[in-house]
Amino acid sequence: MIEDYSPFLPLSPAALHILLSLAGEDRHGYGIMQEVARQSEGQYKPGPGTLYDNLQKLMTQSLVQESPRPPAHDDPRRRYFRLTSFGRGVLSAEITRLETVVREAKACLHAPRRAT
Amino acid sequence: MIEDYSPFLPLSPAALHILLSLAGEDRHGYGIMQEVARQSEGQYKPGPGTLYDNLQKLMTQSLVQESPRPPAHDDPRRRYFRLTSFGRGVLSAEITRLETVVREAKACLHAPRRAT
DNA sequence: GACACATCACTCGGATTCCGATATAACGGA
DNA sequence: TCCGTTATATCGGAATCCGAGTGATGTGTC
Repeated sequence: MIEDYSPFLPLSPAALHILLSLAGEDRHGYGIMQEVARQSEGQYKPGPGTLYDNLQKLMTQSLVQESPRPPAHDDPRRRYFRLTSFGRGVLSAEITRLETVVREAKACLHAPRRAT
Repeated sequence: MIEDYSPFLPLSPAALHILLSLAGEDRHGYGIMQEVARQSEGQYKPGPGTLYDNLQKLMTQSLVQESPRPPAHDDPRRRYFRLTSFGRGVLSAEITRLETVVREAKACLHAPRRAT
């Protein structure tokens, strides 16, 4: 059965990177910031404002939920977040959409050339 | 020589689609809206507010400039916009960045699986 | 011990961006 | 004549972005 993810698309760059950072494993806020920086090779570093605004929105949309218990270790300060399966679907749909955009762009950027 | 496009990245979905719609040929405002809808297969339709806010910003950043004269035909109402070569560079950099994101995402979405 | 720096959480408020409703007007066809 | 499409553009409220700042603990280093 096919869900309709279109009301959630397109994802803002911030939301996309946050969801993506949670796709591999559950993370806490600070860990998300580090993972986003790592995945983008330091090109994109959202500040705490962007992070928590987005986490809050993503949680009310049920794309992300707070993980009940931390994994192995236990720094008591940490709060862990998890991508829901619905969130995974939205992320997947956005990636498919972006693939189309990239394909389209490569066609436009390579093929035609008029005046500069 | 290599320009540094990073201060302009990441592009918002609106800015990305507008630049992409201009990559193939010069277009007027209404035409941009149609082309964005076409390229996204109707998934994304920015309203006029988003369009003109973005065009204004893109012009002050010199990613886009107003085209002096329309192409062949001549509905006198139309204002044409053109992607600058700098804008083309930014778009190209963003597409490269998105390819990395897509690749990363496919790895994360396929490979690991823990709890659902 | 003192000091700096990384980790970790989160708020706040100003700036920016989004975006539909709305206004205006010319054109074409039924 | 009337309506839908083409076409440009503004307005203002809502949403979003985002760094500065606050506070606390841990981890070095001199």
